[in-house]
Amino acid sequence: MSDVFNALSSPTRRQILSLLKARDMTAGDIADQLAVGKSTLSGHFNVLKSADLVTTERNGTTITYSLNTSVVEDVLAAVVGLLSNEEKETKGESDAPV
Amino acid sequence: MSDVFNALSSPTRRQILSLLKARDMTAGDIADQLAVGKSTLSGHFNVLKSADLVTTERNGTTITYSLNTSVVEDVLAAVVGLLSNEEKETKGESDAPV
DNA sequence: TCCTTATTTCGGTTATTAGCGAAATACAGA
DNA sequence: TCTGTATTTCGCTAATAACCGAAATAAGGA
Repeated sequence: MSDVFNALSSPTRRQILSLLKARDMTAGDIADQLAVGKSTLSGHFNVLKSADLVTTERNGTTITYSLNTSVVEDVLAAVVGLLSNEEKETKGESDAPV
Repeated sequence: MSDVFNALSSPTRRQILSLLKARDMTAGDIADQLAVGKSTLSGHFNVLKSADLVTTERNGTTITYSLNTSVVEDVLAAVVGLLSNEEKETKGESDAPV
């Protein structure tokens, strides 16, 4: 879950997810919409993939990214958990520097 | 909103919020439950306060922390936004290097 | 005023990451 | 095989943050 919240903590990555909410897009499509270099975007894609927030499919030379709504739903559940009075989370996991 | 997701990206801070979900606690109470130094925790408190996820009240020498559920609800809305098909967010804001 | 308790600030170390451009890789088509 | 397009990897720099212990601050009570 840390990975997911960390992925969501970047405005650029939230923008990517917002774009993908509307429709699946290739890396190039997304790069055309955002003001960061393609290599930088590639790094953001890796973060989003590690958090399982997006899925990918290669078609020829292009790679299409899609929003993974089931993981977004998991985030939702985690946040709702903070509002309800059940029990805990975060065991075993510990902070990495920054 | 970046501040909020960033605050939530740390397991230690999510643990603090989970503790506060059950009841208001002083910094010392929280320190007794977690395996990090008090100075480190103080840093985490600042992050949570900046994100407006907690509120504080001083009583004598102790400071009591409380969960700010209204901001948690804002997070909820932001995540729900990723699942619905309305429009965008993140304008003006840009990534700081980590 | 002095002492004790609670909490934060400071100084330092180490690890992580956003960003860039250039080079490398992957694939399709001629 | 060679070429062109799409995307990622690499090397780098600068900024941020988690952590610790020690020192500083805040407040109350003797």
